[in-house]
Amino acid sequence: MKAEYNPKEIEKAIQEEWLKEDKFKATPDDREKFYCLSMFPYPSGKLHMGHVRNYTIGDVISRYKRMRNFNVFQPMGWDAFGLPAENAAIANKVSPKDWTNENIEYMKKQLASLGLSYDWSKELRTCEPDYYKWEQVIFKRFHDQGLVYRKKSFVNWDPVDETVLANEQVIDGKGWRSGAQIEIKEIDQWFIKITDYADELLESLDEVDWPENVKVMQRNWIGKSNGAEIKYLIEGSDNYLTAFSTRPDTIFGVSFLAISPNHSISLKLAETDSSINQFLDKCKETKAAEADMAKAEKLGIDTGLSAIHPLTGKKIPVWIGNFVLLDYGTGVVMGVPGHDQRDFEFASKYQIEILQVISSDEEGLPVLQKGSLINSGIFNGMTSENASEKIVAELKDKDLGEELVQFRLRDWGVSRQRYWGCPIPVVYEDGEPRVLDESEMPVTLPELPANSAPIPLSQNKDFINISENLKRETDTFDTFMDSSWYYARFPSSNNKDEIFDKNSNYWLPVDLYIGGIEHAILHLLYSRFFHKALRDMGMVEGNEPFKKLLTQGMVLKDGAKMSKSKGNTVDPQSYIEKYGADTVRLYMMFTAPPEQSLEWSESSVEGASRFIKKVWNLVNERKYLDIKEPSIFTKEEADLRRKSHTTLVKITNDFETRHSFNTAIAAMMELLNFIPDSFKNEDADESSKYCLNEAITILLKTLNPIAPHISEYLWNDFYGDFSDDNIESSWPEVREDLLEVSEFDLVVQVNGKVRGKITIDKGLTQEEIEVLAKSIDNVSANLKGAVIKKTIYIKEKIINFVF
RNA sequence: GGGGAUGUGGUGGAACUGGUAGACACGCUAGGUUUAGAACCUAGUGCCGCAAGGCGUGGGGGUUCGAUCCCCUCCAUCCCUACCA
Repeated sequence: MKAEYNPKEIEKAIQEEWLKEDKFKATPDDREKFYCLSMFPYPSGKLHMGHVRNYTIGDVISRYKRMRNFNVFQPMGWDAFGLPAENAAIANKVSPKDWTNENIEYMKKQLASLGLSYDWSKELRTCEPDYYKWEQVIFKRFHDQGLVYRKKSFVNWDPVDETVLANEQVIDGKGWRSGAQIEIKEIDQWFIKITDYADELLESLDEVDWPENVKVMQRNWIGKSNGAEIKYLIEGSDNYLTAFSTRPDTIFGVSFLAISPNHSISLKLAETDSSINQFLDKCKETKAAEADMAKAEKLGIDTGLSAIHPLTGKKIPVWIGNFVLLDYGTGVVMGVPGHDQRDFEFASKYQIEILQVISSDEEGLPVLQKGSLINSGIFNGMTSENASEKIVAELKDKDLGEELVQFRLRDWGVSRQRYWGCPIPVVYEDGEPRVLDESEMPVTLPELPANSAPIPLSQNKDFINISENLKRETDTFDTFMDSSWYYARFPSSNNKDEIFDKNSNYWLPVDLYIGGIEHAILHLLYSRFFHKALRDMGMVEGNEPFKKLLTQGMVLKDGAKMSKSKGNTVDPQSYIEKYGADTVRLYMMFTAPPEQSLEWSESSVEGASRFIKKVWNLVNERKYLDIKEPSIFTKEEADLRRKSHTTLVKITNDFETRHSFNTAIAAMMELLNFIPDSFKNEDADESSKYCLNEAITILLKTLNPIAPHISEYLWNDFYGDFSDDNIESSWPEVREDLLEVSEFDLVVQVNGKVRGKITIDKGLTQEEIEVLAKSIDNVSANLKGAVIKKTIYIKEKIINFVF
């Protein structure tokens, strides 16, 4: 009588065993190391499908690498500071700390129930002083390196709630809670000079094994562009407006300058000019997010000022444009409407002159391609490239411009006006900021009274006032700071005296980093910057933190991202309880390749469950038979052996190089379906049983990384006391001698259309093959009376007769 | 607006380097088993067509003996856009 598959029981028993034996605790040894890291979660309450997918991928690869005899370190922790805790605290009257820690405890249980092989001894939480103390230390050291400065910068200000809002808290220009029209307000904030590393962040992308699309996104984000800085004298003054342009060849086409609404000139004019003042007020209503700025209607106002064209001496009007960013470049744009789409639209709207200075075969403006110059004085007839060089030289002669390399990347503003974050370790002595010494750290976040909503630090008198003239900084760090160095802290997370000890040195860099594609730019760029800055201070080794990157796609339902606001979430926990972790893991890996988005499908879970049960029924209570490899096999037996080993080759390739687990699982299913029923009988031949055992061995071992509970349970049951072979530590060996075949199937085409198939012996020549192919009825019928012009033969694949 | 992806049967997906489109599953249909259902097993299943055959990888065009794959163009959906994480 077969026992029924009971995932709950099996999984619990196996997980307890792992725990008892401390199976996944990693320590340095002689083997090759493999640091496998999945992006740690924000403890939002419970795991969602995106987490399950992310962590299953990481675990499958970790377990596979262990079977290949790597020393694997796979830690887990919590990105525990952040906005949702404050929102929850306000909504539910619990402290962000209690809310966060309760969420962590629950989610940790969920992770355990998925059978993820983490080294929990190195767990970290970014909201603990043990962790963020070191973040403050890093900030101090960055400061001492000249990487930290203070600057005025813009925030979304809710005038009713009197708070700074995150971009996502501004909906249609209004505060989400108060409904008030938000304002762009300028306040003092802390910045880190990531731009000092712009060039290296760009260059060393070549060193990492990352998906090309992520590298492209980062390159475009950093946005290195070669161009020129061009100075325009403001008429009637000694002041210049300096604009950056990547197209100095179009300088004769400049017909206006546009300055940012926040430019000092704009602000000055607004003091006396009421219409400009009104215009600036209107500009403040556009949310600070780039996407919103870009979508907003392009508006401008003429300042009445004129600038002098550096080469023609012509007067050019100066406008204020709501599309000009002060933070990017100089806050001044030179408008070339004949050769730039946006400038063209702006000039058309406000009836500004549009000049053509690059010739084009096609009618109409703007002309966006480079070409040869017209209407450009002595530069007429030159190519864009040539003219750019000459024009910049001319400007340089006149001291009105020079070549310049410009980056799109801006410095990183790390100040947040929030409670639930790492306090910025700064005090103000009579208003003058001083970054604290390491001996004064950590600056701990003050506790809140129980059941209290978070009080902003700026209102917490006990925290702020150290003495009469000594006040604390009340901003906390951007949570991207917390997640920019956790990968390096993990191996040393228990060390209270050192930020990174020899363990970090041993395990770094991360060999494989796995996380959502949505982090392709910001998080990964900030982490790369941290690593380089830490390296320059001698704190870590190597240029890059993450050697290889795997970006997993999102989990969708009905074509949309699962989210609370859309109400289309699926709770993983109920599926773990109903089907078991192995089925959920198998489903996640089977349904789509890791990089693609995964469409959640209820019924496909059933399919995964069915396969697991089939494996159970095949192996359960089958006792290992100590059979020596026989010397003679029937054809059926030999076919199964070949299938077992070709499957193993495919799966190994899918795991190792393609991370294509869905096709690996499909191959396992094929192997299972291939086993003849007669081999499973008690009275089958010994040689058949031998082949069956071989297939089962390959099946259970290759399944182990994906469905570790059932495969380990069955393995122990299957082998019983007969073998010391431990399923977790050995990947099966391929028998190359079994892979060879003597025949192949050839597709026969006539004029590119399939007209027949034929099995060909490998020893035949092409001439012999052609004769055989032509002898197929349907082929000869299609070739009747035709003169063959060309025969294309692709070895062991296809033959095509063309007439 | 800019940057990056994706688009293949009723559904999820496969086709790895330009060489049999639809592997493997889900669903559906028929049959078996069962008191019935569930589960399980067997067979079938891209579309049109009685068939021969034709059509078919978002739309249109191109390169090629041959295109899901390469090029051009258009459309749709998703991600990021510096304060969600």
